[in-house]
Amino acid sequence: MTTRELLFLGLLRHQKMHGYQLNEFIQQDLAVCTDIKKPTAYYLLNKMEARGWITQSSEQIGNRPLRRVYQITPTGEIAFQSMLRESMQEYTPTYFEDDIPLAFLDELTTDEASTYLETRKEQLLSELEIMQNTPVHPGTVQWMLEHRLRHLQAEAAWLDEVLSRLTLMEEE
Amino acid sequence: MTTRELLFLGLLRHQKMHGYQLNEFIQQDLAVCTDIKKPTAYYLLNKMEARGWITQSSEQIGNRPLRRVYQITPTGEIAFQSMLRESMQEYTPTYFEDDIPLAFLDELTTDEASTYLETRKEQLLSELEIMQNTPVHPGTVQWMLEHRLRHLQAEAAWLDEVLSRLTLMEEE
DNA sequence: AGAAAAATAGTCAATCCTGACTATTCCGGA
DNA sequence: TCCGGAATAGTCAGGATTGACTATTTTTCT
Repeated sequence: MTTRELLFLGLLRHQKMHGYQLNEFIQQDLAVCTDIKKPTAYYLLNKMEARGWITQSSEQIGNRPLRRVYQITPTGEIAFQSMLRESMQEYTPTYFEDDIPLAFLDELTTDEASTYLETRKEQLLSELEIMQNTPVHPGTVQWMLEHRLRHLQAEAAWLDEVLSRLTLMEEE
Repeated sequence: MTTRELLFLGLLRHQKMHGYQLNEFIQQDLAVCTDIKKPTAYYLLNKMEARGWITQSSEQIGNRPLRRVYQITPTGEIAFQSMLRESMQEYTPTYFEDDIPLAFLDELTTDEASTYLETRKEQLLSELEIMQNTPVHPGTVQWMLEHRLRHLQAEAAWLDEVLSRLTLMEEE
């Protein structure tokens, strides 16, 4: 996923940041679109430094432990520009992990299957509700929210279809 | 992704298969829902053998190279049953990699952005067309196709929305 | 003041995944 | 019958990812 690197570069363009700050921001403000774990973040930052896209420097505030501050380089800026343009044009098909169990739906009675899929649907609907009650976000993040919303609605409609066909089979 | 293991178990329940056969089937018939690379397949099969879920035996047909035939064990069957039920109830939220570049849409002129997103849309639409012309598949795979179809339609609608708002901004 | 909880700032070992590679065999056409 | 390409059957080294862990400092509450 090159887009993860794009993300770090994009964030560092506005201001130099330290690791904790980057991780916080990603977990808090970008939870809609990605979930980069802390060790992954450091791994990627190190890789990007090795490549010359960013630099690290040490900083100490008061008695807090030393921390590394990351800063984008001109090379990094060039990389950002080109990756941004490339990835903006791309459509990458997504696989849905939860599709796989459906391949074996026959192994369950329609009754049992319905019960499980209802549980699944409840989780989906509660996700959907959270989304619908999320206040409007600033800037372009709003577009991701709407993306997610549409996606969840499509999921719900599809699950309903599956469930209603299962019910039909049950009645036969 | 535990569902990958579920998939292998589910396939081996019907008949013992060798590695090549498993890989072929996944690439040809299950391309809608997953893309497991060959080395990953062997890796997972070995892991599952170590765990006692499947057994390997060697087989030779004519002069062809020796090959390993995988077969599910009773322990594997139990694992399959429990994983199937668990995963059937689960809804796992999906992240869309292509959302990330949108966070930096401001960095481009609306004109440039539109051009790129139009390219993206074309790719999406050609995917959609392929889906719509795919003949009805047998069994439960059909449900995955419909899932994908709905998802692609939602994507297209969302992209249209983004594009039309961009155009509005351009006119101001 | 003292203790528990939260915030800060990472690291490490292990797991997962895949591009690139190796080899052999079969098959159709010149 | 000889050659090239497709099919067969995997392996290996290396990159990506993360759960669990370590340590210190600040804050809060009593």
